[in-house]
Amino acid sequence: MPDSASVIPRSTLQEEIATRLRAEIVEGFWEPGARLQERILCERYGVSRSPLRETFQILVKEGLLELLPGRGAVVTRPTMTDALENIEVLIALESMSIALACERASDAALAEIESLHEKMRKSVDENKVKNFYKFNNAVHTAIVHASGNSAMIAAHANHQRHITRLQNLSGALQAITADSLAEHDEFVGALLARDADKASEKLRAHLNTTAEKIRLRILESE
Amino acid sequence: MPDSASVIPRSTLQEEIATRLRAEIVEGFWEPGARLQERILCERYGVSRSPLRETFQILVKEGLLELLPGRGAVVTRPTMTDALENIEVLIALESMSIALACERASDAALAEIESLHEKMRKSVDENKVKNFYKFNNAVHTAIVHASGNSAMIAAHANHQRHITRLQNLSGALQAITADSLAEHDEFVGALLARDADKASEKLRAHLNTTAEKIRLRILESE
DNA sequence: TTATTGTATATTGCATGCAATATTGATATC
DNA sequence: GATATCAATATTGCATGCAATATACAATAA
Repeated sequence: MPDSASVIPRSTLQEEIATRLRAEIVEGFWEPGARLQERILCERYGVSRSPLRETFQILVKEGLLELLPGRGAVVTRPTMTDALENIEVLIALESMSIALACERASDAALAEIESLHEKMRKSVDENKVKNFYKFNNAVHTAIVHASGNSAMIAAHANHQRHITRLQNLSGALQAITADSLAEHDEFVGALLARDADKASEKLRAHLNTTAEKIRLRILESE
Repeated sequence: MPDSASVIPRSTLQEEIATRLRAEIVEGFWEPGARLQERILCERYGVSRSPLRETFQILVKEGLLELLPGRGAVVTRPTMTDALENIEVLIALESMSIALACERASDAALAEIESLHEKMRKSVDENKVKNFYKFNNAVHTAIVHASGNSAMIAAHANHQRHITRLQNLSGALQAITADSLAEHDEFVGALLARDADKASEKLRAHLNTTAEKIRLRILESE
């Protein structure tokens, strides 16, 4: 019997479908509230209903789909309240991650974060909005990876995805994050100096400005 | 067309199976490393393979199962490293939650937490170990609920489950948490006084003592 | 004996079948 | 014209079928 370490990894159909469908929902191809009929998706992906329905369960867990009994899969509608809840979770995960990264991350990992930060700065200088969001998210993701905690990394990805989705759908958060470069300077600087307390506090402050703006929007819309 | 608010909620088969199988894995009925053959589980739960396989995807997302292509579902083996990773995530989520709870929770919610805390104290006095773990976990869960953040609540449940499972499987963490009453006094006291910074710091310190003990065990076992 | 090969059986991964429910759309009613 | 009713159709939820793969086991060789 081969032990699990020597088993050649094989990809499953559900993983493939999940990757495609997830990306299409996050990119906005499938609109919030859209009903996903099994037959249509089966034809689109060239698979049968069994692996597709298994995939639905994955995306339900990720918060991208809702399954209404008797009525099938519906794309969730991201609200500002959802965004706020997810941001609060990201504050928790990222402020912990950056502290861990200060203690544990390799110099190479920190250098990579600094490099992404500089690319983000350049995107601002050149007014390339799409790149700005890309590198902004990349910096946050890299910090969590630098924690070396795989449970943290997985949880973060699940929550960050919802923020990315809102950015893609509406540009609703664009103005919100556009002035964040100076704040990034602060927590990236503290991270490079491996000052865990300061890095954690500055990252928390940064995300809190976003959270506060979302709270204001929620209040306005009531 | 009835709008979604008026739809009578129906439970699905996957939810039922997931609830049962999840509980059985967490309780240790299915041992770490056990292979879950579809036929056996189908007979046990009186369902067919389709809803069972959909349930597998849910429990994979929760980290309780692993799906090996061609070889089916296997119960994951919780390791001390997993426990440490999950504790670090819990530190992040709970320290944020208690700060939010200080600001937002109703007096009734705080009173409920205090009541659970007193039940935990009583369990210690009466040396009822099982109740101690039950109310210990209940206090932590109630604090996260008091944050009012449903994304936080869901994420916390997913990570706390792994710690509960380790407690059930081996009693491995029992000695680790047995001396935590005094620490609970500290952060519950700060929460009741709605002192967010102090509550957050004391809760973090409490969970850090557990994390440190796990780190020591990992070092010893290497 | 232990290791190896070949074969029978069991199990999985995906496809399809079927009954119950939901949706659609035409007709009738106000 | 708007609304209600009911039959026709489509879709879902779960069960089952089938081919490919994995497992178990007996026969054989070292």
